[in-house]
Amino acid sequence: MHNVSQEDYLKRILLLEQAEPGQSVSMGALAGSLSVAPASVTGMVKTLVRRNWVDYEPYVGVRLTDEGRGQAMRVLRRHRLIELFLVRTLDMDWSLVHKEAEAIEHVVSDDLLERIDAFLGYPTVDPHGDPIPDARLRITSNDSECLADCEAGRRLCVARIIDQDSDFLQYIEKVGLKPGTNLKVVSRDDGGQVMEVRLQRGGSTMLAFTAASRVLVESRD
Amino acid sequence: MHNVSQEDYLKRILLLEQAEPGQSVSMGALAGSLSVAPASVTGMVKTLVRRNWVDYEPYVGVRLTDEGRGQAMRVLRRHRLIELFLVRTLDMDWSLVHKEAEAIEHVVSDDLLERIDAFLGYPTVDPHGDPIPDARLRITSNDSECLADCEAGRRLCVARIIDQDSDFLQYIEKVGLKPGTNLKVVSRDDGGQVMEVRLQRGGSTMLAFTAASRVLVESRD
DNA sequence: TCCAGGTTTTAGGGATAACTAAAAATACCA
DNA sequence: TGGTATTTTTAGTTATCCCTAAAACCTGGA
Repeated sequence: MHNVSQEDYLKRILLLEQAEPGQSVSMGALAGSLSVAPASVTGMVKTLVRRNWVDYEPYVGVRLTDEGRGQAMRVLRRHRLIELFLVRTLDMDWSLVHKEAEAIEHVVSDDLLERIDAFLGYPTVDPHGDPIPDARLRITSNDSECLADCEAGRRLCVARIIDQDSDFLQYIEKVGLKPGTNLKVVSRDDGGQVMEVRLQRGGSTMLAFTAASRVLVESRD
Repeated sequence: MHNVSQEDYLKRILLLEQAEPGQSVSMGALAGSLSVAPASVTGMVKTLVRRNWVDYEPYVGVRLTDEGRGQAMRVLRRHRLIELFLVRTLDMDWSLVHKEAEAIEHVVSDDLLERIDAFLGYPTVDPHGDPIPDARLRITSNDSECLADCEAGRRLCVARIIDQDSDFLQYIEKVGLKPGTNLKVVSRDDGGQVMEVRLQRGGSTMLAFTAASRVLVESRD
């Protein structure tokens, strides 16, 4: 990405806030996440402050204002509807639509987005399992938990993959952990991120699964 | 439009060249067509010259180089495929997709465009009847003529509407002159632009039709 | 032929977003 | 508490693409 728009900054701040609730977002995190120099972030944040979209405390970080959060949610909505639209119409791999949506999300008109929303039947989650804000920017709450926190023996259903990284998504695809997949935790390594699960679908496959903290699941009984 | 990209300039030069074959495109025509000040055009044209995309003679005008024409055709291809894609998938009115495509055409990846092309079955004309360059930028030639030039009594098939103007397209839609519509010339006013045609579809409707020069047709017997 | 009017170019700025390098502030550790 | 290391900000440029105003250039009529 070479030129990052104000919308990109807002969306990224929202995602980073969600990843670390209650914390303000540091300039460094933003810069790294957007592949931009820290100095560029300082400059852009000043613009966002002028627009009343973020509160900013020098040397500490930024937080979205209500207005800024609204803007960010709008971008997120566009992003996720476009992803789903591409998956549905062109049968594209859900690990590949992210970059396309990232570009298109900034140029679709409200009218077009409305039509896409209607075409898709007003969905509440996108292909990654991430929630899609509705036209009034409300999110259908889901009470999922982190796969890393689930005890051995539990039966679960994959609800959501918290990651936009293409490599990770392709890995997820390969091992068959799409949203909707049923699975059972066979054992887990409490040390942290390595976990062994058995998939229920198509016979019992064993697999070691790293980065379980990036997968959200729902109880299945 | 507030910021016009180099791609927009190239595409517009191509369209203006096609409208007036053999002529070079004047700065004024470009400026008017892109809703930009003449001084802005002079500046941008210098950039395009540096990139070897146009030949430019001061106080005369610009012409696309072969390389520039290739670039412009690529943009045109993207534009028309996207228009058709929106019409097909979202059942959008073909008089309304132009503006959307205008924005999206600059951000779709080659991969996505390939998929859209395949999804549409490698079409050769867009919803307006305009030819779509194929992946190698070739156009399927069609030997259509201008409705304004056709004598009374001829049976014709609408091949193409040469116009991006939303009002005109909606008028065309209203009187039922989509590409593919069969019609017969009942009489014509040689004075110029007013012409009376009868549509074959659904009984014989009479209508006075202005701006016949903006409609291309093919012989029907 | 010459001048008036239209067209095009030059000159000088403005907005957005990025960068590097250096200075300032903060955090951490001994 | 002092000093180093990290983070953040400031300052100064760059690159795109826009504008207005004024100068330069062409063209056509008297």
